[in-house]
Amino acid sequence: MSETVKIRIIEAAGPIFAQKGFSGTTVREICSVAKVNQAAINYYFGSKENLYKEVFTSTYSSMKPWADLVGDPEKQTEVRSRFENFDDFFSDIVVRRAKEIFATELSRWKIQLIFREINDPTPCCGDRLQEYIIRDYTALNSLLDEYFAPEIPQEFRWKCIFSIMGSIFFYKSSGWAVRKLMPEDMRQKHFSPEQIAVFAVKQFFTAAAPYRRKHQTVEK
Amino acid sequence: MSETVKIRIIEAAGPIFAQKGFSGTTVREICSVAKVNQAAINYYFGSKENLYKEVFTSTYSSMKPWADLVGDPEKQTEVRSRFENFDDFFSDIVVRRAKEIFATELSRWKIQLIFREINDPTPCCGDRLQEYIIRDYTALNSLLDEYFAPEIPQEFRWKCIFSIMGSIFFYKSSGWAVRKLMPEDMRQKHFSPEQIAVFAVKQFFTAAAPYRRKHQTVEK
DNA sequence: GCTCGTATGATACAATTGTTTGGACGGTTT
DNA sequence: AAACCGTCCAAACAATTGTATCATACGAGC
Repeated sequence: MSETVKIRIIEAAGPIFAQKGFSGTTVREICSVAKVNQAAINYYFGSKENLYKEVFTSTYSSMKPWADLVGDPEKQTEVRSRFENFDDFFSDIVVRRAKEIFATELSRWKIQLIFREINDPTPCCGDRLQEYIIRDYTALNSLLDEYFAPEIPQEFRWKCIFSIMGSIFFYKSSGWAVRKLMPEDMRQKHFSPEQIAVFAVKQFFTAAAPYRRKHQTVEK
Repeated sequence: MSETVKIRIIEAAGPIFAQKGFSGTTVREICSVAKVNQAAINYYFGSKENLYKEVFTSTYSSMKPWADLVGDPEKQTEVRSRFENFDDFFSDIVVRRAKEIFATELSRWKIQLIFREINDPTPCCGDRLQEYIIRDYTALNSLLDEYFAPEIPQEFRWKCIFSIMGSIFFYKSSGWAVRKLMPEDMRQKHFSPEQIAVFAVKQFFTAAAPYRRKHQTVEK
């Protein structure tokens, strides 16, 4: 019955998997941190791989997808009521995502784990990550329907999205390089998650301005 | 004496390390592919880790750094003589780097190995990668001296550089997602390495235009 | 109070890991 | 020809891995 052991294992395994990857972590270390017996993992999860799968699933499903940030098409107005125009709304979404990615809180390992899977997908979790990512990016793309004129081709929108995401992802993956390239105070002053996101969005707006809808369909 | 064994090991180890990572590859597999005895690795390199270090070092030192693409400040004219303005020259550099990153040739594993180290640095090779990357990015930054007006602060230049690189890196790391998000023919038609690079550069030029030098110092 | 099924624990297991060993081979030197 | 060297091999090594085993402890239900 005692779910506490199962939970303790998951909570211990998450950060370790995130830091060392699947093949880099040992069940012994997990059990040691979780203060449970060696056999507990196989007893509750069947195998190390199953544990990883469960950890990853519960991790990414705890993250708020963009689909939620964007909101349902029907009740968009309610989600967006706080913003008076599309630009502010879009900007806010990206900033929030950036802040999430660079979170320094306890949930930091969650992002690490997901990025590990993005950069080097595990065969057992690749599918789950895929559907998650696809849903996410598709939501963002359809949001841009409002921004772009109808005749603007899809590939252009994707390029814009990937450019924004790429900019943010870069600081995540190559953050150590950024740290080495400039004095620490410059980084602290000008490269906060929010500033990074705002820069990316601004660049997007200036570059994409010529392709904007003539008549805004956003009723406030 | 016989260097052929040593070389065969390095050549076999490269692609395997690139694909499976350090902890994911076994010395047995390397020896099997290289068709040498188990003991050969320890005989010639001392340890698996030393082998990895040597493989990585020889890999990244075989890649042309940006410093070379940019050219020495003195003989820049010669390197750049083929281009009539800065924009074309800069664009060409980025495109060439993008093509290198997405190379499908035999050297594909080299990029894989380097990206693996970028995303998840190994303690034993982190330093080498660092100095390499720093040299690389610094060269690109100093190239932009010609473009930007002197009063434009460094952090802005860095943001521009990271934006360009991030866009390109994104397709490398999340390429599998890109593949799932759109029909294959759209990807093939609009997302070649060159097109990706050109888009990033163009976005840069439009966004950075207001901060451009008034008087071009580039003597043709 | 006894029983039965679940939960936990210490330990063993088989497989795989990187590394080491001792000797055989082949060519060069003395 | 004998001694010697670097090279290479088959096998073994110790350590670590994920997993399985078996016994015990616990607790609810009859």
